[in-house]
Amino acid sequence: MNQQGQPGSAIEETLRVVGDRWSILLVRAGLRGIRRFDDFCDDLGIARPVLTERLRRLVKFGIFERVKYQDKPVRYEYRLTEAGLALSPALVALVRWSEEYSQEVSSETTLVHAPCGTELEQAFWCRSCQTTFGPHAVKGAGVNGES
Amino acid sequence: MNQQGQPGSAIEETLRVVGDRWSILLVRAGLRGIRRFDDFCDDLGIARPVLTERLRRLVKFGIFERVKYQDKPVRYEYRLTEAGLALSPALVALVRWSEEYSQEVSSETTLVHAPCGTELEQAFWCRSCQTTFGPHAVKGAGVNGES
DNA sequence: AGACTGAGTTCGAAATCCGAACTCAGTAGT
DNA sequence: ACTACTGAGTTCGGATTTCGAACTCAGTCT
Repeated sequence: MNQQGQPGSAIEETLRVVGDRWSILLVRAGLRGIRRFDDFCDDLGIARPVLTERLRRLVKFGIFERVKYQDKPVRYEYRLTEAGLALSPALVALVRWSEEYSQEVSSETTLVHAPCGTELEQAFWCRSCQTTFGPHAVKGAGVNGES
Repeated sequence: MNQQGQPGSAIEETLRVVGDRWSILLVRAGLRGIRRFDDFCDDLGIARPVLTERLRRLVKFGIFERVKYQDKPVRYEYRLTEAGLALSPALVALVRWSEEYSQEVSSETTLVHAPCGTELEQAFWCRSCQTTFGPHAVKGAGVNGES
């Protein structure tokens, strides 16, 4: 995909899978407990053929799995895999960003720390320093260079 | 966009802006210090008309700003705004996910805590409990319900 | 004059997206 | 037995996006 800079870094492939208007929303719906084709369809307002294609792709990349949940008329549903669940930090980061910067009136929302109900913040965690820190202290090949 | 569930929650609007194969990559490029049209173009391998349209959209939503950096032949460049910078947690979450779950051989990359060089983890942080915690302890309207 | 730079536009072809209607197997009601 | 309904898709044609390649336009460099 890109001709010189990074060698088609992993994130590019990831964005080719998850980087569209629907995939992340599908994961979010999955986290909310939605599993059936028609329910995804109704909840998101996504066109059926697009849903078919998206789910197929997400299954192929291990984010959802297609599970038979009934035999008589054979019926399948879609469940998040471990990998799919592991997308939740990204999802949460986007939700947080939306709350803070999106023009749209967010109103409701807010994600909280379940035990205590406090609105959560997102941070990076350094195991060896035992500290949390913000994006400015992040360094690495994948993200910043000079800036 | 969606007819019943959540009221067109902010994240849907956000994904309509940032949810495509390029926008996140543009933010990442911005974080790496890229600012000029042609450089974005070369670095990402994005088609020029698409880049034009994307940058315009990202400017409109306050993620980049278009700054004149030279007068004689008038030239503009694109810089991340505060809001754009604030997308980095989401970006980092995606990079992390990519490293862990993408089929692609990632090799390089790895993001580290700048001061000490330790590979970072991402966590949520509760100000009032003074603890970090993982996605399972997150609760809230935007993300999970029953599951 | 001729070549180059940087930020775009214009072009037509190819791929995606969309809503609405249809399929297909089985179940439920009358 | 006939009809209606459910759930997971597929098929259709039309509208929108995407693409690469080539072009523009102002100004600079040699």
